[in-house]
Amino acid sequence: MIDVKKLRENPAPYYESCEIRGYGKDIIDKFLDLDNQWKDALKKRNVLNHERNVLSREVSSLIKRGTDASQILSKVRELKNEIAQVEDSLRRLEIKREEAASAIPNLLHSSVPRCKGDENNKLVRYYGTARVFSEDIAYFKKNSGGSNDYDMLGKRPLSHVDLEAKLGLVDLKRAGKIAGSRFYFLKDRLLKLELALVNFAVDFLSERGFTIVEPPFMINRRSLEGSTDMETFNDAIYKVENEDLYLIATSEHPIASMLQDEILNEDELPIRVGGLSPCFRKEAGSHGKDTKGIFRVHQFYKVEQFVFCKEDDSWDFLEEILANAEEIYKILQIPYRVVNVCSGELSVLNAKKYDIEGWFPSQGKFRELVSASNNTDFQGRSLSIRWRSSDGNKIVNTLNSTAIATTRTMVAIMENYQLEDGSGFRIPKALWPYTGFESIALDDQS
RNA sequence: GCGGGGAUGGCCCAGUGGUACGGCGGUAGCCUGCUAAGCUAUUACUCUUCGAGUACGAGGGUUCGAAUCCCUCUCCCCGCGCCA
Repeated sequence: MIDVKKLRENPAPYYESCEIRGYGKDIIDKFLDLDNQWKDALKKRNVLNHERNVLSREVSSLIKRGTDASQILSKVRELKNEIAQVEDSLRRLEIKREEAASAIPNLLHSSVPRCKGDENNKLVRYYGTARVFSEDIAYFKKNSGGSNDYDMLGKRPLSHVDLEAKLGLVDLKRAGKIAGSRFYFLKDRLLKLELALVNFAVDFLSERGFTIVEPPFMINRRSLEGSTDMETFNDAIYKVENEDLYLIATSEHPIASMLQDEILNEDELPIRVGGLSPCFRKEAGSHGKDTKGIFRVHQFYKVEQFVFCKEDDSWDFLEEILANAEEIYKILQIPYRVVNVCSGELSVLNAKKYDIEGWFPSQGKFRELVSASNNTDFQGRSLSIRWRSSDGNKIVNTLNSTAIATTRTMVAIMENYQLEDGSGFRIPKALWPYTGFESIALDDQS
């Protein structure tokens, strides 16, 4: 949630931020209106409560002296009715005001490109040597900032779907039978590759000062609402029936809410947390996109970076977690580009977001592998996570970034490391110690 | 799942119907010949500063008045049961 006090004092930047993101300004007007109504009702309630307290104290002293208090008592009874009514409307206003407030997006960083649509994201840099099918070269050049770091392919590599089928690594049909589309059985060496990726990423973060955790895979409504936005809530989140529990869509949510309602000491910050968890996503609203294979699925493992820090440090940390994520894909030797995501595509939480998009030779496209966001104090305020400073408690800033999302990274490996004859794919060298094998192919022995 | 005990401000803790005691720690000031002690104020949240209101795990109820009595729920501790 945004800082309501700041908004009241100086609404101009909030109007501007709303407009740049493509929201109507009336989001803010609506809030301010409700806020005023709420304040009036609150004032009214306080005055009445005060009256009641004063009278109640009188009753107390009268009774102590043994005097009759029945006159005052009847007055108080009337007051109680009035208070009940005011409280009722106050409660309703409170809920509406809260809803209106949480719809107001975070203030944007000045470097965020101002526009709508993924195609308007601003290229930050390209890294690697991509394998590009001849027909995709124009697209590749256009989207890599005119890079010449590529090797041309005479034919298009197999899609990961075809390759998996050929190698018997994924059973989509039976998963569909028992759970539906976008589910899968991962098999044999592909499962071992997944475990290898997880272990590699966990070690990577552990070596860089992250405390690694496995969070609860389900969290309650308050924690989820505090850590995410309504759009994610509606499009991604599975609810557990008859329980106040929701399956997590990313370990960002339990990690962010892990410190909810706490007040940290200054010397505890910054806190770097690396989370490993399955991620459960409904993928509502993505019908027809990436329907085959394991590119877009209802569950996958993800190793996530999360940082709690002071306001002054958060922009440096955004660069740090982005650099970490980039290093991972450099080590895995997967060509990628970094984009600065434009205002119209950010969630209400994000002040700024970078995506790392890997090159997928079979698709002939850059596709998202990583999102690295600075949510400044937006998430911290919703979750009431503060730190003690010499001039009062301050809201912590929070940031998060993917390290590795397993399924997509495996697809990237299958496409970028594919053998020329389409009989399999090699494993990135950095993973060999984790997999114990160097390739997955038709002629595998085990 | 059963039985017992708990949850009070950053931390510790008192308080069984009359409006939350005290300590520690933090901050500010005073004093002090000094890495100390003492004194004073302040140290949850909200509203407009005074001031007022709210807050004793959460939500209801009884009452003029609830941390305190009643009901429901959550979490923690101990024991029993069950279980990977």
